[in-house]
Amino acid sequence: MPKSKFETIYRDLKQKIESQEYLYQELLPSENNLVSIYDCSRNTVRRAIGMLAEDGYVQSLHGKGVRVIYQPVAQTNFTIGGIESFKESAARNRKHAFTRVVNFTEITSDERIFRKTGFVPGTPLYYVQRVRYLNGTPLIFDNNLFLRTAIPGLTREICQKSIYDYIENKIGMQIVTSKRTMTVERATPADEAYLELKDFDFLAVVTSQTFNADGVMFEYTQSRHRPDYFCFQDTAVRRKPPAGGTSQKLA
Amino acid sequence: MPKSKFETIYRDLKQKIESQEYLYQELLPSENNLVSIYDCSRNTVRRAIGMLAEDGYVQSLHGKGVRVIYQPVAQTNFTIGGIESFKESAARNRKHAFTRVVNFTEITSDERIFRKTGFVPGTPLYYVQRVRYLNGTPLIFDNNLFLRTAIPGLTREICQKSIYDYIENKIGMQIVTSKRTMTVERATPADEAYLELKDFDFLAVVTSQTFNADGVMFEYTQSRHRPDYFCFQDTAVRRKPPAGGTSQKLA
DNA sequence: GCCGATTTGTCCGTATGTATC
DNA sequence: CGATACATACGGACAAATCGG
Repeated sequence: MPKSKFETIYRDLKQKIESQEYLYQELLPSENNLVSIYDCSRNTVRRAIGMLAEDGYVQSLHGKGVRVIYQPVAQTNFTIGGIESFKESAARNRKHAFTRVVNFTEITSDERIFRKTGFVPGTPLYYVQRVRYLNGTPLIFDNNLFLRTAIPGLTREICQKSIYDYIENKIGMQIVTSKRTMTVERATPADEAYLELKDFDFLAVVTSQTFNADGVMFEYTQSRHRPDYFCFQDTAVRRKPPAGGTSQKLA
Repeated sequence: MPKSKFETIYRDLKQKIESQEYLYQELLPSENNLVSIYDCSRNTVRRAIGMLAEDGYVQSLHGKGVRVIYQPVAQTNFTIGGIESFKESAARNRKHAFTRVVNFTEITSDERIFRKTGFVPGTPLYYVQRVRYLNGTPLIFDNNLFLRTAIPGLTREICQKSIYDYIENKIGMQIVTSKRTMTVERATPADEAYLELKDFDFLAVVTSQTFNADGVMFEYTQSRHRPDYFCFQDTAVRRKPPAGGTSQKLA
């Protein structure tokens, strides 16, 4: 359970919106009412509301109220986003997740790796390649580089289960920020070997740099997704244009 | 120019980070120092810092300080994300943007459109199809549906220039939230007709619902991108797992 | 290991401004 | 106009993490 008040409120409101206790296009109780409901300060409810707005669940209307803009969606594909992991998506879709480790080696960063990943030359790394299966179908070909000094004692067996479990629960390191880039690329022979691509000759590729609680990048990953099961979700909140400009988003 | 203090501080810090006045892995001045620097309350600097953290520019370290994790990147492709529009990307890359309107009609939503977009049957819509060129090369095939009641007086000519300019500066409507989904799809005959796909037979597809300041969805858009110029950027900040679960992101 | 200084995290109460109705 | 509701900003209090002596 969350220790902080704002998070408790955030989760409670989120759950109530997801269960449609508050309906799409409806207004939430006013901030002052929420203050009474949750017995807290206005700052605290505003913080929770701000987080819901970032999630694309609500939108504040100056002088009117806070409108619910969450709509339940029918999940067809395998969705990723800022919220879920491979295992969680599998669980939500009531499907079975399995991981096969096809490479586990220790390497050292060089100039070429540095330019691509940001790991300075000479940095000791783990190089892990894994194939992710959902209900027996290979969907993702993961290529990871991990900072060896940040993840002592990593083994092939741990990679086969869950590296993040190990990192968070065994080592006690916290994962904080992940910067991602998505592109579309042609399939390589390795992709074809590990994923059942049928007649697909292209992939969705997610490249990410991940930082721990010390602000140190400890992971560089390229995830190569079978295109027919790939679905990335995102919510963007507009900020005012930087003066003199025209519009700012998806013009 | 921004009227609010937190936004002024946010922009100033952001600019200083981008210009590497504050370097990668360095700590910002402490919050109390920033309070002195900007002559404001701690809440206000914390708000600015929080926004920078969402942007993936900094990361707060409890008891230590705020670390810069921004790294300048070499822009190769045409990048999109929560920040830029087609026109702005073009400007940043010093390239020329051009739009060709290939369809401009008025339609009414029906059951099929409703299921796909969320516009309830009977809703009057504009149906706009446009091809976006960068330096003379067709890169994006845009399919828009706009709520007619929200955008009175839309014409083909306006679509050829910038609909968002019209919406924001002529009508005075504010764009607030955009929910997006990204997938990879096979090219259709229309795609091949409008984009110079060479031997590509697939596309990156971004589907978005956009809400105005009244919390009303006024736009549903499907943007079909030529794969070789497509690059989507994103930063995710981790939140604590929902209790009982294992890990949460990209496990 | 303890203690104190520094720094970030959470929370509160209040005041004022602005938009809506 | 007044009442309501969100937006910005301030100042203060205490907790928790870090670091140096």
